[in-house]
Amino acid sequence: MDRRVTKKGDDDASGKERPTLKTLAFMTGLGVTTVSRALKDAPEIGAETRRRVQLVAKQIGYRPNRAGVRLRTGKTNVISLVLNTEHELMSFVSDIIYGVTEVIADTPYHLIVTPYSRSQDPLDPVRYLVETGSADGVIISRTQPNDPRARYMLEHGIPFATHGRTDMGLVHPYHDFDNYAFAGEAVRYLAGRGRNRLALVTPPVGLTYYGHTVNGFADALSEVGASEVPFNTVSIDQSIEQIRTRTAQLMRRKDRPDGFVSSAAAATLAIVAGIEDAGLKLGRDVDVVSKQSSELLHLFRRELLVVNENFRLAGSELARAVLGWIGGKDPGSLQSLSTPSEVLPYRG
Amino acid sequence: MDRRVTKKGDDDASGKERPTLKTLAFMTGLGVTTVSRALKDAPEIGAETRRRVQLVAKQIGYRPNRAGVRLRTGKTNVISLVLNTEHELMSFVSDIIYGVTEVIADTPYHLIVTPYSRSQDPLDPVRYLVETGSADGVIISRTQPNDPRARYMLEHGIPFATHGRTDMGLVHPYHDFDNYAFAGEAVRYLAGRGRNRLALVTPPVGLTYYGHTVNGFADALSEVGASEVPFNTVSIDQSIEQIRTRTAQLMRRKDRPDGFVSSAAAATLAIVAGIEDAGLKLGRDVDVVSKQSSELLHLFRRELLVVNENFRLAGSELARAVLGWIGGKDPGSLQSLSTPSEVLPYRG
DNA sequence: TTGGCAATCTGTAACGTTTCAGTATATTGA
DNA sequence: TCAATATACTGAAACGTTACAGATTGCCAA
Repeated sequence: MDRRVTKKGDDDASGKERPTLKTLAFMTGLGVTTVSRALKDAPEIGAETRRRVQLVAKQIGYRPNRAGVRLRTGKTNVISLVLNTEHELMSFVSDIIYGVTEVIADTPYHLIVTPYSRSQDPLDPVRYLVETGSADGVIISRTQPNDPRARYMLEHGIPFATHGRTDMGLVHPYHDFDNYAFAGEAVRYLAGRGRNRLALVTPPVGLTYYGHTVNGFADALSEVGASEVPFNTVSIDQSIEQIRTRTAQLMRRKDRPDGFVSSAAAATLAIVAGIEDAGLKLGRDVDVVSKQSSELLHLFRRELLVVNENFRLAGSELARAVLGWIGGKDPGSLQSLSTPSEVLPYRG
Repeated sequence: MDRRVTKKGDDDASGKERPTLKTLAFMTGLGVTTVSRALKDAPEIGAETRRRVQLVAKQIGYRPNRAGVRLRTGKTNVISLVLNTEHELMSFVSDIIYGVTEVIADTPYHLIVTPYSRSQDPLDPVRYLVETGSADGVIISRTQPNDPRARYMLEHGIPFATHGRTDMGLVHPYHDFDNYAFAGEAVRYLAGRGRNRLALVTPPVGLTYYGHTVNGFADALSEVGASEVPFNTVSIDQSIEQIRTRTAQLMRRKDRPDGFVSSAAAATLAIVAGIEDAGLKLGRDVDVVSKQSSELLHLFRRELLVVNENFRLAGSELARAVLGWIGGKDPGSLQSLSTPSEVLPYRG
């Protein structure tokens, strides 16, 4: 009875509790509304009041309560990165995360990682995010020409960016590496070294950049007059062991290739192992051009020819794109394509 | 005037809006409070009512609003993984994230990644998380014997787990790989192959497992009667180039080692490159035992001797530990140590 | 003097949830 | 039979924020 309980109205500047708008209002002698507006530079607040409020806010280290903002406005200040837990490249995960965090570092945004596994429909995590309103923006990878996730997000009006392009006649932000150019450069480089029977280690079938890579490869082949040694049983998201044994089989055949173009560093390790399993020597019997995202391949074999793909940059670009869309920019203006470096031989 | 604005009370089952407790209350004819309690199996709700509410909730796909819960209770349902954007191993980032997400997949928890860079105090991100109440639990890596972050979080009562142990006489959950055992096994294995002048490529100086590794190395050296070739200028978070050139320098000396123990796969690549730069041959002139977290080293050089460290497991254990602490378990009971595999030579 | 208007500021309600303090009804003990 | 008590439910308040609809003041034109 008559127990003193914490009641509305007793606002102490005593210290230990996190400051809220109410705290600021009490300290400045203003109303909560005024403080709120002063902090976001609303026009109807007097210049001096604005400065005063912002000063006090900085002094006591006021930080808006995310839950309050989110509940009231629906804005989560969260970007979600949707990742496949089985098929993403290790370096991709690490670099893209750092790229994203670099960009959102001086914004109120947090990055959440939303995983999905082989057994799930890739649409699941996206649907979850949209249905629960868990993010203001989404980044997806492993993009397909006809991508249900992109379609779904467009329909539901949530900003997103894709790593890789789609081909549905729909406009959305993306960042992509120019794999058409990569494959072409690789073929031309190999042709320049006299290689003319080339095999392609493709990206995962079904992803958009599979098509880009295959086309770049084919177009350059006919341009330089080289021929393709079919190697369709292999793609980069197979296991190291599979790639290795199939490469070894291929290299034991009479009509073996004298050059490889590989879309990923991990696969390249397996390719080289397979080549050597067959008793052949890299650089003498066969040349390999490979994409890589870190500087490791030249430590592995100096004879390798590499093209660098910068996933950290991809992460930054994707983050910038999503934030841009959230901020109201035209999605069509938030698309970027990264041009491959030249093919780089080892230099001590 | 008299404009009809959306008002309290008009609750439509019309469809497009996300269902809330109010929606459920309306549909079941119960009060919001009752619905809330029924959903969390509170004791004072009748068995049938409970079932009815839960059924309807499932039917219409009710999901509690995170912002509502968070605002009211302070519970964020967020775990934060704090990562250094420059020094973490690539494979570490990727695997630990997947390990964590695996465990939190069937919980309401989200994973946020909180980065910090070389230039920042490692305490900064942790302080941020605590001050803004952005997470219910935190996972940190690069743990030090006297770790200010762990101390800070203990003082502020936020549950956390560390990858690696501390040595401050304070109890908290951790997961660690037994690097003392690893270094010891490595030395014994090398000794078994007749190697007796060994160099250690250490973890970053200052981290707890630096000490564990160094001690395991030293103790096993004296146990087997081998000697150490000092290689203190190198640790695994140096650049590939630095490690490589310093290794080459070392290997050109008369008193060069005939065995290496390396704490990380990336460093091992550089070590091998350095060895070969000096004109020596792996397996003949020198043996290298290395930790690795993916199966790549044997593709790189068959002569390498490897010990596997499972970062995905680490992620899972750390997540389990944090959730356990959040759930009220005794932090002292949430510590785990992972025992290294034996040293594995290549087997075709 | 008055009405109008711009410039500043303010109280209230609402976002969705949980907790507190009840209320209503049925059940029990004596 | 009556009070005590258990059972099952409920409304109101509060978490921190922003949007809405005022309120107050001062100034200027008529």
